Amino acid sequence: MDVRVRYAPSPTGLQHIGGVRTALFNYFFAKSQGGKFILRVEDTDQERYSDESLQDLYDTFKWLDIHWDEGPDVGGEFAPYVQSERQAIYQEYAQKLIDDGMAYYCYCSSERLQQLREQQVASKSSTQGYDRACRDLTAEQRAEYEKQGILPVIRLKVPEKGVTAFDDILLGTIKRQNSDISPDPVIMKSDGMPTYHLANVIDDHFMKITHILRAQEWIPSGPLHVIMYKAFGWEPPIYCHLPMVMGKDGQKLSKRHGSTSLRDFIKDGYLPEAIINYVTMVGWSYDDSREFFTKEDLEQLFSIEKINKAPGVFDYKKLQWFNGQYIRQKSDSQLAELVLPYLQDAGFVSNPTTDKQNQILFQLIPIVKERLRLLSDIVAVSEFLFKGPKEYEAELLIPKKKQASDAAAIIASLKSSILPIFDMSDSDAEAYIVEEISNQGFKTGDYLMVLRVALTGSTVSPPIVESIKIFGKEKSLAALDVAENKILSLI
RNA sequence: GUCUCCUUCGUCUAGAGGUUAGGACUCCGGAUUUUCAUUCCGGCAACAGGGGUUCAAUUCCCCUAGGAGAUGCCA
Repeated sequence: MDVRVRYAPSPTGLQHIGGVRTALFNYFFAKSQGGKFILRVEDTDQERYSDESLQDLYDTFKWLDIHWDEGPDVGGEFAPYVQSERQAIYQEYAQKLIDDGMAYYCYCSSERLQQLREQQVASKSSTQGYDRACRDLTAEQRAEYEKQGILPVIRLKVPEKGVTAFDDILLGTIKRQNSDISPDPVIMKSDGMPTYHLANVIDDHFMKITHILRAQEWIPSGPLHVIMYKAFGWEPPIYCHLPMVMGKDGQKLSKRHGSTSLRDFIKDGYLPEAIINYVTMVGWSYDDSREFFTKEDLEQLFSIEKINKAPGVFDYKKLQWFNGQYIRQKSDSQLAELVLPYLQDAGFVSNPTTDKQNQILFQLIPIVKERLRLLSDIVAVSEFLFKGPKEYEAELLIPKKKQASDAAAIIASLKSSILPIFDMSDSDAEAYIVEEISNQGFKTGDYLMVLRVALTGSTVSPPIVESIKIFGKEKSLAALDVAENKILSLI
């Protein structure tokens, strides 16, 4: 069988990480089977549609470097791939359902429906949903409503008796009493647009989709779709309902758990490699040990059988760990390029950069590379180089178990002994300073910590000898003067 | 309320009748290191509960409990 799968997002918001994962599972499944991956834009909700969302969809997958074989932008045999451009088909098939007695017009107002729902909830009614008031309207009644100018919706006539079942590769057979299926859902809205249920069945059929991989939240509408396939006399595709992605508290992953839109992850400084790798590991595994996979690996190795059934909690910590791993795999020049926008946003360097700034960047990358988990971490670790030491208390200069006078002595020594290192290589500079320290009888740790605090205003920094050279002679001496004044005020 | 799905360390997971229940993240130690980070070693930590089936259940079946999802003119 030639596998054909689709990702069918609705452009009503920014691409959610959960949606991205669904897309990835579809994509990897298609690739691993030598099949086709199709993008279909489900823009049937006129109210919530936005151009920005549509653009975000394209931006997201471009950033991930994931491409579809057929879609609105690349075309394909079954175009158009945008549902709003396929209205005629939906109209035709909705009409067919009506002609066959499988669907009917409904004139109920949304006010009445809402009231009905509220009552059902309040009374804890055992049946919840539409009361099928219009299911058996006579021609006269319909004519009366039409005369009032009410625009009807079309509802599917769900059988009241019997059972509907479908097979899921992962979950096995899923059975449901017809009486438990959502009573007569709307398949065509009063604005002439289809709802998801109708549109996806028709499109999946005509686009020859073979497998549907979608989130488990869709399970309840499975039987509904099967009823429609039967009504049309079509063969349903193979279903595979994917486990959902949850937040730490076990609820559906949402904004309050952290970033959820891919756009936010990008802004936070995640790499596409890390996102792709981590996100597919939530709900899928290869074996008992391997967990690093490139996109290309996954295109080969992905398999539906290894998908987990249980929902997975999205662990931001582990994602960060993956990200750090991938950052360390970058070459210095790649990383410089990746990190540059964050430096520019922080106002540390100009856009475009000057030669001098490039020079600093070039020296900076190797000493911060293994200190980054997110690209955006670059701002915190390099701030002192661009902005100077941050405000600090004089006490911070005093080494552990030492006096202010000890710190003063170190600073005095520092002011002269650092002078020669600006013309040396990093390793020479380090050797020189270490020897200076022992010659003068100081403790290396104490000595360098005083230097660190004076230069950065913090006890944490990248290697300080390398840092001081990037910082420059002028600024270093100025910082030492400031430190000296601070410490003298304590004596 | 009803229906459906799910249930191995805190988290992601391996396991598919017989294992000291394995790995990873997190956390805690230790080593390396001028701090932090990296790296390397080590440690804590799990089969939801109860019944069956079986010589033998984490693994198969049933029940209970817990969790989630659906119940829209949203997808």
